[in-house]
Amino acid sequence: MNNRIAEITKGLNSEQEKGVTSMNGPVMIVAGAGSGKTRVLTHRIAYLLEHDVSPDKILALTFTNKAAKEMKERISSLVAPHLAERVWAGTFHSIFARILRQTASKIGYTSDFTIYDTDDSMGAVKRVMQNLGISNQQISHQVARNAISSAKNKMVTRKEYAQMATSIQEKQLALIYNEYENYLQLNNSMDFDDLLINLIVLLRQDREVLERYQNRFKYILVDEYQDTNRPQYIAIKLLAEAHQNICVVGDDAQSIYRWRGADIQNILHFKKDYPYSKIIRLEQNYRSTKTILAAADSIIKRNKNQIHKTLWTDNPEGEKIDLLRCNDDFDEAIKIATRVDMFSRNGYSLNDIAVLYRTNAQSMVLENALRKSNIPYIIVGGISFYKRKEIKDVLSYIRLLVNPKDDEAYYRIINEPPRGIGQTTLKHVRHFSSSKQMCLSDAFSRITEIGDLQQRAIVAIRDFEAFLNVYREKIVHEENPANVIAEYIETTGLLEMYKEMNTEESLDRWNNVLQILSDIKSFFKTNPELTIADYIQQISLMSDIDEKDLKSGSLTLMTVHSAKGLEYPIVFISGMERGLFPLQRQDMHEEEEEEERRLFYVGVTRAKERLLLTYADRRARFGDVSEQSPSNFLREINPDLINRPEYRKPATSFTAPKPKLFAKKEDTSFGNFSQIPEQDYYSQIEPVNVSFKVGDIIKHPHFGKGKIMHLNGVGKQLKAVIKFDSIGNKNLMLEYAKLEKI
DNA sequence: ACTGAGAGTTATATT
DNA sequence: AACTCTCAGT
Repeated sequence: MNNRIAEITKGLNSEQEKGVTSMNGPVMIVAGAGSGKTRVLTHRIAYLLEHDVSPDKILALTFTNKAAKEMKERISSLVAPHLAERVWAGTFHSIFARILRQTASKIGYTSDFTIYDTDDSMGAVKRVMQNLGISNQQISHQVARNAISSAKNKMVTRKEYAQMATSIQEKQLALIYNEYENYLQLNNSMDFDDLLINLIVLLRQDREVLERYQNRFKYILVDEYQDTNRPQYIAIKLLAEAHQNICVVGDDAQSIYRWRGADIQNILHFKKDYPYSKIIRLEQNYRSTKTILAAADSIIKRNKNQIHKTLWTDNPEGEKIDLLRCNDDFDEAIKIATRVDMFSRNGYSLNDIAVLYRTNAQSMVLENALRKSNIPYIIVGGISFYKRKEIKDVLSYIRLLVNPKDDEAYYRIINEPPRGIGQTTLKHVRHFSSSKQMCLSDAFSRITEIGDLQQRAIVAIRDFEAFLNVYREKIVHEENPANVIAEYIETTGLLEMYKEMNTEESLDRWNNVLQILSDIKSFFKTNPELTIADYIQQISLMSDIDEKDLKSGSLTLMTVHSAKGLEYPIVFISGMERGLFPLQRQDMHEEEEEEERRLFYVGVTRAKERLLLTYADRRARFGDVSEQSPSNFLREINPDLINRPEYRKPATSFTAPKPKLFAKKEDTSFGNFSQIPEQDYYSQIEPVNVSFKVGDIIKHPHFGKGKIMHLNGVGKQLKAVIKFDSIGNKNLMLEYAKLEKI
């Protein structure tokens, strides 16, 4: 026993050891990038287990399933695996969903409730707005959904929202919010935010349940605490209140989810919330070279709001950071591909390399270049397998077996493949169902009461309902759900439809449907005790990063956000340009700039050995090619840490770059910028066009006379809202608008 | 009921 | 460029 405990604390530095061995009472671990926080968390759990804490008394909350899985695996290597398996480790959403399934009836749901992902929730908003007669033009669906989600993230109920609403738009949003909540309840479904909020509702309203779970989760650990939002914070607080054995790990410098409601105050206020807490700082970095760490430090120290800490490392100095100037995004992609290829011929595996970017849109050019040079890659995010139409359709069919009230699933597939239940029919049905406050399935059971329906449509609906019921029956009685599902999907005619279409795209879809069916089969083979409801839930709560395949020998492409928590020997960060990173949005404030800077910090600290930053002079954005200038962030890195780029040398193994662009740009090398004064270097940046100001009367070749109402953006990004006499308000990019002042 | 053309909109990150 | 929505024609 003692031996095992010694084993668990072996090799930890003194601060890490404190984090591992302080079993009781609140602990906050401020863990700098690469300081071994996962190690501390897993060893802490192992330490608890070795002190005879029962594994089902331990709750470990993470943000991704991948992190949870990794945690479990690492605990398994420290203690007996059968113990490790029983620890409740998972994402907030999946753990909370698990609790809610057991207690759903207490808050008006059944345990079969469906989890609506962003798409489903968007569909729900659209439908609700249509019922209310609010068009997309009055309030965009997107805006409405965001408003609802952000209200929920701030724990503003529909009632409170309605009370606070003053403008017409807010009042309409309040209506939408209210109807949306009704709709979800009616559909026996919850969106992502509800999983958090409903748990709080449950814990607050039912003392017995609260005490049960407080008692159950005697030890709580939270990873990435800096990214918790208000509902998460409250839920943790409720659960930890009785025993106060809470250990949170976080780094304020890596808080990058403010936009989705993460509240950095949660970490800054920990001491206030738990007065008797211990604070432990992990400041030794085991990941990166001195150079990379110094660069990261020179970036993050520009932020005003932060907990002071000094990261240091025993690692070697390492190579300087490469900065590559490129002509355009194609050139950038080629340069990256060339270097990736070079690294892979010089002792690195492609698994060691990641290319990061700010926005998913940047991946396509990279993909093309990589394909051309035969470099295998995997993309995290983007169009994931589970977001494909055909896959969502198959999953919707399955969802309807579990929860017949799931209207979003119903609408998706009721006429896919076409079975004569078209929009007109659905319009009548929906009119009926929404006025009677019922879900589709209930409406169908009273179909004769719905007026204006064609006999043909009624028959089609009845047939379809009967078909669903047959399989709802079958699935209950069958031993292996996978077999029933395969037969069920076959009978829907989906496969046949794709085959008959016989286009490249449809055959691809056909293939994907078969793929998902075989996935389902293997899911039940490995988890025979689980149900289709479990399968569906697992898929809906899966994030892109979880999907990241084990396919080895591939380069990884992903956004900087997705890279959080990962590390690679070699990291590229592409698109280091103004307006792109930091990403320019309307009325950007200092706080948002600081979040962008933290994001850059996260990107930089992913690298263990080599860091390469690239930027381009031109880039296709918005369908047009725009002139770009280097990011401000580049200037924030100590110039001594940066290598002179070799961008003069053409990438000969690929298509030759356009010579004239090359000649023109050659003497103003950013690579020499450590030798030229900052001022001179930055004078290269295109001057901002200031010839227009708000209130100017202008003329546009197409729209005629108008008045500038509002200006935003900088340089080439400068946009104006112009009120035209002819067509009203319009948002135009000044560079292309060819305005004439009158 | 379905299709296709055309218009219009939109480009941050995610459970 | 890519996507969604709308509307007119079949």
